[in-house]
Amino acid sequence: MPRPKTRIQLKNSETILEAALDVFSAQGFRGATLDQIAEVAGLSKPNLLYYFPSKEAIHQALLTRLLDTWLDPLREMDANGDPVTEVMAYMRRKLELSRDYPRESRLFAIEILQGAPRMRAAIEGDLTALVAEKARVLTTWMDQGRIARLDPVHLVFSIWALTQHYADFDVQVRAVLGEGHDPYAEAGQFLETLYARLLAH
Amino acid sequence: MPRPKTRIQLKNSETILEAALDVFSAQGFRGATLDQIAEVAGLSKPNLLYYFPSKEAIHQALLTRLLDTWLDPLREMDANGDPVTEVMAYMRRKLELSRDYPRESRLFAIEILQGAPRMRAAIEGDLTALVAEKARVLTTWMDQGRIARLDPVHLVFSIWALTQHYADFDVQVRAVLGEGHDPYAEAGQFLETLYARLLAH
DNA sequence: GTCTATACTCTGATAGAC
DNA sequence: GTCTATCAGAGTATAGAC
Repeated sequence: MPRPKTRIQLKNSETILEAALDVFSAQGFRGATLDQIAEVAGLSKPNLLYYFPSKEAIHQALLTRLLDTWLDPLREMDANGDPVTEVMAYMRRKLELSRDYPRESRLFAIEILQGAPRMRAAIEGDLTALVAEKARVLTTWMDQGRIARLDPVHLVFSIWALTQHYADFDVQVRAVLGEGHDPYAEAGQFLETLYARLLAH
Repeated sequence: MPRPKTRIQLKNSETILEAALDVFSAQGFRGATLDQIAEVAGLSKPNLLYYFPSKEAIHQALLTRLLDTWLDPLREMDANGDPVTEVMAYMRRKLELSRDYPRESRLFAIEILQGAPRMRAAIEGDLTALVAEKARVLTTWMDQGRIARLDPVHLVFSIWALTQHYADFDVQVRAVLGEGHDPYAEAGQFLETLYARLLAH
């Protein structure tokens, strides 16, 4: 497989990854087939395997770029900003990620659900380190009495759980809400209230 | 396939479903193989198919019994009880379900994540109806000024999201917390505080 | 009721022409 | 670089002996 160099190679690699995201996020790794990905991508199956050495490699490429996107909103939480504003803004960014990148959210969720067989290292490394760093920031804010005292790590978990729910359980959310609802708009309202009450004291 | 009648048939059916829960919840439907299930169950592959007509049927049997278990904690929320106590108790029961039945939680999550291909009807029927009923109860409590006014459906979503997170993202939770933590005990504490603040006014 | 052997399909990957 | 054809292995399901 050639490292993407020319414009055409880059473009085809992108097309494949885009199609693969579609299929993997909907069916999981085992459920997805190269035939499906090839069809969505509008390429032949052997042509897929000209750009990537294996199905495994396509999946891996998706996961690698995923984690960074996923952690960016937390990275941006600024120790020098106003505590409540910063936590709220983080929640907002994470909710927008769910709204704008639901396929990525589901790909991530499926991976973790199945025990993170292809992401263990990243979870135990980068992700854990970042949460530890931000937990220290939150603890400082709590020590200064600027937000209510809470377990900082579980506070982060709560933001993950509440925002990702709307992407990962989309089918259920829409079924329960019925017609004429904008799940993410309503979630934004609800979570704003929730964290306002939780962080105040 | 015989409808389970004798004691042996019932016992073997149970053994198969137990093994299937193990494998399906860890690998998803496509990822699971009859070989794996047979091995966990300690039976031969054709013997599995003597008790159930197909892999599909085993999976279906699991899902059917699952939804009831899953909705029971919400069913028990009593319109005549004390509002804050009832919501708290519901959250507790749901968290205990995550702690005691993580495989069921993951089986459910995988199904919904993939668009609920084998559960759509139940989601749109029983589940939606139950949530609608309990949302009315919550709204009444809010009208009476006994809990803070919030979107009742999103309040239910929040309980689902926050409790299921600990089962579904178990690997991530444990990686981030590190050694020497009891995720569910800490979650219980955290969620108690969260809902106390959210529901009060 | 349970097993061994096997039929048949699907799917990931390769060969080789163009 | 892309395609057609095809192989090899995995996996669901069945046949039939015991």
